[in-house]
Amino acid sequence: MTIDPRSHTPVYVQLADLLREQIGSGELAPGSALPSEARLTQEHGIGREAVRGAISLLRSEGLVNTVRGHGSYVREVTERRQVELMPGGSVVARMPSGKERQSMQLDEGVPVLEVRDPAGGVKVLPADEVELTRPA
Amino acid sequence: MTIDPRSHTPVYVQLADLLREQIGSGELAPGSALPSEARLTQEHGIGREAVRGAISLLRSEGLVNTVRGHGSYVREVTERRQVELMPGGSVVARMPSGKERQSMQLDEGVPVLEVRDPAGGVKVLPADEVELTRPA
DNA sequence: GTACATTTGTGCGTATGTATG
DNA sequence: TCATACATACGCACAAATGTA
Repeated sequence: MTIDPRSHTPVYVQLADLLREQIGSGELAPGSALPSEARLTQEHGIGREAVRGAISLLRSEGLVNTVRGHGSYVREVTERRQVELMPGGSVVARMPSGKERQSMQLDEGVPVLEVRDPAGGVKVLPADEVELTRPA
Repeated sequence: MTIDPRSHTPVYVQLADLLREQIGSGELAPGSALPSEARLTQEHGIGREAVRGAISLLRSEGLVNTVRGHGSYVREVTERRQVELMPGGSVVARMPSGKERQSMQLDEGVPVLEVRDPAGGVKVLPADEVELTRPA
C-alpha cells in the first residue's frame, strides 16, 4: 500500500515486506492464495519484475509456494518430528543444492540440516520437518 | 558445456548449474567476482532475464552475494564456530525474515538456527557461522 | 567537487510454453 | 475448446549505485 518508487529500498523488497507482514498477521492465512501477479502489478502501480522479484524472495524465505498455472500460496506450517542429536554428533544448516532440492522434493526456501554422527556418517534432513533435540 | 535453449531445462537453470560447477571447482574462487550480467548475456548468447534468474538462484542458495552497481561475488566460506546444544535443548533451522536478515546483517540464502534451551530461552544464530555439537 | 564508465535495479512490450479449470 | 495464470525468454530503455579519473 505504501510502496515508494523513490525509496532507496528496492520496490520488490518493499512489496515483499508488505506481503510478509500480511502473512505474519494472518491476513494472508496459511494455504490461502496470494493476489495474482497482474493484480499486484495493477494495485501497487509497479512492474511485473518487481512483483515477481517479491514473490521469488518470499519463496526463498520459505513463506510461499508457487504452483505454475495456478498461483502462489502461503505455505502451511508443517509439524516437525523430533530427531535426537547423538552424543559426539554435530550439525550444520545450509541451503540445498538444486539437485538436492529435486531429489528430496523440497520447496524453495527450505534449508537442510546436515547431521554428522561420531562414526562419520552424514544425514541430510529437510529443516522444515525436523527439530533436533538433546535429551536432558 | 554450452547452453541449449531447446532443452527442457530452463536456460537460467542451465547457467546456474554452470556457474555452480565453476564455484565448486574453485574456478570461481571465494571472494572473486562473477562475470557481469552483460558479459554472461553476450558470451552465452542468452537474454538478461535468464542471466538474472541464474544469479538470483545462486543467491537463494547462499553461494553468491550481489551488490548493486558493483557486481556479484562468490561468498567467502566462513569458519563455523562450535556451539554446544545443551541438555534438554532443541534446534530448528529456517530462513530468516527480512527484518532478521537486516538486523543480523545476513546475506540472502543464509538460514538461521533457532536454539531453545530447557529454561525456555531462544537464541537465533546465523547458520553459516555455527556448527552445533553434542559432546560425547 | 565534477564527469564518466560500469553494473545492477526497474519497467515495459512481446512471445511461447505449460498447467489448471 | 477456451480462458486464465504462471514460467520462461527475448528485446529495449532509463534510473540508481559504485568506483575511478
